[in-house]
Amino acid sequence: MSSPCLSSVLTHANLAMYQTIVPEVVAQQPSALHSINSLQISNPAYISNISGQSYKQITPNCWTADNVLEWISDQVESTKFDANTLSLAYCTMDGPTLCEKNEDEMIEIFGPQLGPQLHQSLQEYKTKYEVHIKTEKGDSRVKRPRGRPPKLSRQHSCNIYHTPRGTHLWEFIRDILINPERNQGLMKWEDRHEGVFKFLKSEAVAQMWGQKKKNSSMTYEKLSRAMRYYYKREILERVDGRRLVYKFGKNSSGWKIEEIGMGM
DNA sequence: TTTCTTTTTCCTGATT
DNA sequence: TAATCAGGAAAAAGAA
Repeated sequence: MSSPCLSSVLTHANLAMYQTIVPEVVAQQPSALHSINSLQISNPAYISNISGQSYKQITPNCWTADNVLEWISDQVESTKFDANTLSLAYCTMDGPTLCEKNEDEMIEIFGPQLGPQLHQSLQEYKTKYEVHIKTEKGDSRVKRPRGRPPKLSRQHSCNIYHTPRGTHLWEFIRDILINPERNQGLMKWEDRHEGVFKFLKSEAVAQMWGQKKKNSSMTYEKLSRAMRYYYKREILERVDGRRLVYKFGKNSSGWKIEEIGMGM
C-alpha cells in the first residue's frame, strides 16, 4: 500500500469488515461476550484473517473479505487507479460473493476502468486453482512437493498451496501492529516513527502465534526467545529496561509509515 | 539426502 | 512471588 488515498479506503473498509465479524461471533459464542480478546482468539475466521494468509494462496471461492480487500488493493496499485472512487460497500464482500459476479456486474460495481481488470484477474485466479484442485485430486503425474506431506487441516481444500510455515514471527507481529483495527489492545506502538512497540496482552499474542503454527503449547516465554534471536540478525533492536517492549531493526521492513502509506 | 534457516523447547540465572 | 529478560544448548520442521 503506497497511496494515502488507498490506505484510507482500506482502513475504513477493514473496520467495516471487523464490525461485521464480531456480532457473528457473539451469536455463536454468547458466553464469550465478557472479553473481546477471547472472542478474537476463539474465532477461526478472525484468526485466519489476522494471521495474514494471502489471497494468492487460496482459491477465490475461499477468500475472506480481507483477502478480497487485499486483492482489490493489489489491482488498484497495479493500475494506479484512484481508490477514492471505490465503493466501500463492495470492498467488504467475501470471495463467494465476488465469484458470483459476471463481467457486467463487475463493471457496474467497480467502473469501466477497474471492472474489466478485476474480472480478468479473478478469472485467472479461478482457472489457476481449478487446475490445481483437479491435479491434487486425480493426476498422479503431477510433481508433489518434496519432504514430508503437509498436515491436512479443516481448510485444506481452500489452502492447497498454503505454505506451512507462512510468514515469519516478526512479520506476524508487524502485521498485528499495522492493522490497528484488528489489533484490539493486543499490542501498541510506543514510538511509531522509531518502530518501538509493546505487547499489551503477551500471552494472547503468543496464543495467536501458536494457532497460526498449529502449536497449542506456545507461550510468551517461547515466543520471546524467538524474538531475542532477532537481535543478532538486526531484525529487532534491544530496548533496555522496558518490559515487553521491542524495536524493529534495520533488517525489518514493511512497518514504516512511508512504506505502507498509512497516515498515522 | 544433506545442509541451512528459523523457530521451539528447556534450562539456569538475573532483574523488575 | 510471579512475570519477564537474557542467552546457551539441542531438537524440530520446513526449504533449498
